[in-house]
Amino acid sequence: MKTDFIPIDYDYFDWHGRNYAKITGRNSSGKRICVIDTCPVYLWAILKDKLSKDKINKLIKKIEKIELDTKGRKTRVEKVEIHDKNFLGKPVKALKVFATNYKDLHDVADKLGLPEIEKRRGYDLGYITHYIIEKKITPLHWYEIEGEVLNNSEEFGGIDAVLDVDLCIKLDKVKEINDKKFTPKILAYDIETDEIQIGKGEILMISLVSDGFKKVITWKTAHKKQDYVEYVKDEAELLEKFTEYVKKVSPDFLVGYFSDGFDLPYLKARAEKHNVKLSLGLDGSQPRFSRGMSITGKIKGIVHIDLLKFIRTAYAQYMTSETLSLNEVAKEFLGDTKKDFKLEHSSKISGTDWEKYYEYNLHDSVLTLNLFEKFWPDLSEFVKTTNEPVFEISRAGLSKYTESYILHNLEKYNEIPEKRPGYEEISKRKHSGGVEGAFVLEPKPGLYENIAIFDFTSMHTSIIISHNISRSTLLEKPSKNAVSIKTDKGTFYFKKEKGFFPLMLREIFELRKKFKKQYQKNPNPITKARSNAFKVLSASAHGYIGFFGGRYYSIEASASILAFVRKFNKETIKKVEDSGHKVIYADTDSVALLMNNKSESEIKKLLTKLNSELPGVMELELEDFYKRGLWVTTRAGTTGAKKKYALIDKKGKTKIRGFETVRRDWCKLARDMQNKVIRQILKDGNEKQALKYVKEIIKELKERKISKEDLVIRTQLKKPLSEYKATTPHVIAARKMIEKKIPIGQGNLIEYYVAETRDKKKLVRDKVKLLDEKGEYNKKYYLERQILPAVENIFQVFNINVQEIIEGKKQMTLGDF
DNA sequence: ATATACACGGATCCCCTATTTCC
DNA sequence: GGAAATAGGGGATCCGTGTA
Repeated sequence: MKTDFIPIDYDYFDWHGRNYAKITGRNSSGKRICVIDTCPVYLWAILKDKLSKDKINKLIKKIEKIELDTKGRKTRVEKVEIHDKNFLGKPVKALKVFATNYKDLHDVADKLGLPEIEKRRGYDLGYITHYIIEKKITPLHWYEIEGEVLNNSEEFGGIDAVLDVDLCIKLDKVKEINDKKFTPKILAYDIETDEIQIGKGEILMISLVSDGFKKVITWKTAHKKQDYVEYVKDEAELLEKFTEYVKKVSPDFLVGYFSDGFDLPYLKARAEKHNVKLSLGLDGSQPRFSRGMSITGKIKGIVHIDLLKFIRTAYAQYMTSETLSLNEVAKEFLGDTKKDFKLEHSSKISGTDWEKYYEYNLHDSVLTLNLFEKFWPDLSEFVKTTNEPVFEISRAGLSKYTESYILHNLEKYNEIPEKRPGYEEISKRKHSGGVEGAFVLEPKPGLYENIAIFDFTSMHTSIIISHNISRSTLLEKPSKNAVSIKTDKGTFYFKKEKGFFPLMLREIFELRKKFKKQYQKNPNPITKARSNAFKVLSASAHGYIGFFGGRYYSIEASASILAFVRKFNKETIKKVEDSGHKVIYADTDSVALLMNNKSESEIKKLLTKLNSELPGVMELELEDFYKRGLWVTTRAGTTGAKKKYALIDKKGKTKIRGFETVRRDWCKLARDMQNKVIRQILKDGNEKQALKYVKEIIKELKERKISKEDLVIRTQLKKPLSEYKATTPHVIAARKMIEKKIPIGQGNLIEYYVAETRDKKKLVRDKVKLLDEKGEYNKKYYLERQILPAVENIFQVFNINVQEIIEGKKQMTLGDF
């Protein structure tokens, strides 16, 4: 049997003591295929230097005899080969020790603690990663496969009989073919319950949405019949019906929003309660959950995606949404929002409200489906770039992206993989203290005209490439023929000879440039996603090196990269000043300078000159020209504030950084007001008009004309309530919510306002009230702690003291004495 | 455990001293 | 008059949220 095939989900099983990969995917006619295949498993034993041939041969003989009987499974070393390999860039002689079962490699490694062996590596990748590296059957690429179709076969314990697929093939031959379009089958789902706590309440309804399919299953009733609503008799039947529909639609991806943490575990808990089997897996198995901090729900053969997790790692940093709630994310990416519906306990819902509830439930799945379709190119490109399965990538962090790319590309450099750090190593790394970071130039507050901003393209990455910095190129001793750099952790030296990590990064860097060009030439979601995947990968390299959990962590490399970052930023500042331009601000990789009376082309010439003096792939580019820019003092008023400025370009577009207006923990009134003030000042430099506006707002505030909505302060609960050492206003608000039985916890955004209180209470937290609590807003607080701080230092630039201007304020301070 | 450091600014915490209150 | 309570000043610390 021969067919084309695209691998989507990877799993593995044991049969007669050996590991087999079980890959689920499709062919181009949409048939669902399961491929069964195997690969040799082995680990590397790196030999000590200068071992005689005789000694090596004796060692091989000894290792070949290793047999284990652990965990009721017999494993033995099957074969030992000797290879010339590299480990951390150093040529080594290494033994490739083949064994029967991947899971026993750890125990085999334990047996190899011999005096002739320096290190043991390559046994901690996980079978699936190992298999993909070994067989190069990578996710979401097309293959032409050939093999025996298993049909009621006894082989592998009759696996084909239990699997709900069109074809089950034992792989014989495989060939990569040109990529073609693949449209996955997606099923989005969402549940509604009475209680938020997992399994505590009943599941009232479940919505399911796929291409040309929409359904709300419920056991509650309504008067009017909606064609997509299907009634069942009780919750148990609802669960059965859900399973039935998932089977019927037979999706590649079952997608939810926060479904790892809510929907799927809830379904499982309720199914257990009713003794209903939630047989969602293609082999009839139930969803399984990982243990640990963040639970993940896995379904065999179907990739369960929690879209929230993917958005959080891959997109959150570029988003304008202040929370990652389905509503806000959908609004930002789809221009669509959740249906208006006030969630209430089901006992309080009656008649037509149920219909609205169904519609609301259905629409959540619609949004989830649309979002998945929107993000599918991105997810898909991350998968293709890292070669790890969709399930893993959809839940991975940035370090996993980088590390996967490294592991799947080591072979080109003949490298043996480094091991994952153990618990002790991690705590050692965590306690080694931080490294000195980037340099930020203190700005001189003021309103400036005609500004140019230069910045380094992918600064950290280009430094790593250009100076060959990595764990494997770090030299133990000073050397004349080396790159040297003085850091806060000492002076470090790096080999001139290119190391695999910088080389690999260079490849990523070049591909990023190439894909960016491709995208610009042919903009579409796929070229955009590819360009973005490489952008993220390229940008995360330095973070990965400094991440304590990374295999290729190096504090020396990290400190060196940052020392170079400081050096190049400071040098650029000096060179720009030497050319006669005043530098107003600089942060890490950027320099803002006054153009004086120079034309844009003259500034560009300066840039070209600066570029000619940069090493390697390092590049300084023009970020943009700006008409005006505003820098202010810190609240203390003594120094210029860093990481806080506002710019306006020639087209009148503003760029505001760090100001309260971009911070979600300030009330809307203060944010909006500051935004308007900044815009007005930048647009025509008219601070008088802006001041007039501020006075109006203050008047409204004093007359209590401001809506409470505009005064809400939102703060996230970053950890469990019990872990707070300080009792902050948002902790108080959170406690109040819990008292009111509103289920909140870590990660929730807490909303409150500051109210007037009868007795004179000093602390803000004593004035905190929830939105639905009766009370009037505290005029003094909003005036002095929100409005004034937001604009005070802006007007200070024009020598206007807002505080004095505000009516009554001056008298009050005088009256205090 | 789930990329890094730098930075701002509000609010509380905590120690100290001065003042007020209590007996 | 002296001890205890209270107020408030100011630096340290906690905390959340930005920029790069």
